[in-house]
Amino acid sequence: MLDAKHFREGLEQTAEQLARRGFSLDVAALQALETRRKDVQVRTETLQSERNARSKSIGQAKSRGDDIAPLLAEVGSLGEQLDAAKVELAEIQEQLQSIIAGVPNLPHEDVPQGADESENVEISRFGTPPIFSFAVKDHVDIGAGLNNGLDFEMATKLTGARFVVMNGVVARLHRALIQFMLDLHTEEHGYQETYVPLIVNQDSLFGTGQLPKFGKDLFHVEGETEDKLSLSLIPTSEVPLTNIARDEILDEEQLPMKLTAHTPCFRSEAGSHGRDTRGLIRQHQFDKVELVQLVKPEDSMAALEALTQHAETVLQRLELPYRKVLLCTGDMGFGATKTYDLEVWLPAQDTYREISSCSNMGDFQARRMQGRFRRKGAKKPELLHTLNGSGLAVGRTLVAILENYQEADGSVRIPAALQPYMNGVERISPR
RNA sequence: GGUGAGGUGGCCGAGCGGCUGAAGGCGCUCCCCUGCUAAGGGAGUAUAGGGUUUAUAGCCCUAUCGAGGGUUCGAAUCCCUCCCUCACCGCCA
Repeated sequence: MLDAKHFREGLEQTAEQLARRGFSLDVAALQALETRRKDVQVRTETLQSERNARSKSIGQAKSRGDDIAPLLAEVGSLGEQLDAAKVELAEIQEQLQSIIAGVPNLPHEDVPQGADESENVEISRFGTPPIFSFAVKDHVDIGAGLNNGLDFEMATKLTGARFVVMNGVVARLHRALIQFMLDLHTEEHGYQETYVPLIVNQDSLFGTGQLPKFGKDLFHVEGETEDKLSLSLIPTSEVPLTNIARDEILDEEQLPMKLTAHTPCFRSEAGSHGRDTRGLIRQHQFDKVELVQLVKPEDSMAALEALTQHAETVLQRLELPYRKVLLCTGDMGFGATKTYDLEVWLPAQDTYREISSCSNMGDFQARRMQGRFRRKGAKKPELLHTLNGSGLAVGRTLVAILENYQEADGSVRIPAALQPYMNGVERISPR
């Protein structure tokens, strides 16, 4: 959520900046609403003030033993006027709020202008795509060949499309990846390991920006209290991790707060685009190791570089070829002010595919969730800056390993960094 | 799931329907006094929104005593619903 100032003063500039990312702000409607808001709010508060004063004098008269009947008569229609004004104000503010809550973050000045992913800017590459002397298989076939290591049919029976059952050594490899990532981030990058709920409430989802606009991407849980406190499965652990700061005022010394968690993630819309219908790339349920940082505003841009590097380190240690891309304005997420994507090489697709997305959200989420901190000696708390990134998406990492390390006989080599997590095994093979 | 108690400012803790944004204490900040790291005295110490303004300074107004409704001229105080916490019992990984 943007600072309300952006909608009061400098509305035109705000609209221009938003236009950079393809969002058109209805300036005229906002201006009209804002004018009414000011008018009605002043009127409401004046009436309120008036009534407070009258009520007070009634109280005083009563305690003196005076007759309060004339004073009561004087109050007359004040109450009704006030009620009407309050209703009107509430309506206006609701309208304003619903517009403002749906406005995305302003892109950082570093972010290149562009309409869609074709205009993202490649920053760097690591490693070189392997050359194979045989016809490469995709991860679905490789996984199936590893003693039915990936079983999509079974998952379809159990649940439906876009889920998977992993068996044996492939399930083990999946688990090893998680352990490896968590150890790296906690032991070398200074993150605190965190275990969080996989079901969150609507306040949390509003805080990180999934609501009100993207509710259809979520799986909602039917709770015992169906109306007020509905709950949803997390689409990413960014939601619970970042909302740890919601309605808190942290001490300056607690910052930066760096958290990591492994969780499954659940996404409802993941299947409806007709893309990546085969394999693990786009599932309703997938595991992810998430990195979240809560920092002081002046530190957030440097923190984005560091956090992205932390995610890159995973790929480097696994010796997977990847490239780093700076997203253009048109391809960024709702709350992001600047985002790097890491794309890993997938031989079977002969292309780089997203495996991590690292974003600086600025104060956008912090304002929504009132996540703040207080500087030493300062009186006023300030909004935090929040960042998050995948470190990494586990399913896609598994895909990358199966495909990049495949051998002609259907076996798969295990990268050295991962071997300690695989009981020293150097390769996995069909039995 | 059952029974009982309770949710007030950074913390503890008062609060007859009006003079309580909220006593008192602790903590914290500043000042004074004091010959020894102690004690004492004084002042200050919530957040959000709005108006005015060159101003994140002042000043004025409004809101907030778990949340939301209601009664009333007026609610921290009365009524209803919900959420949460604690204790004991039951159940359970």
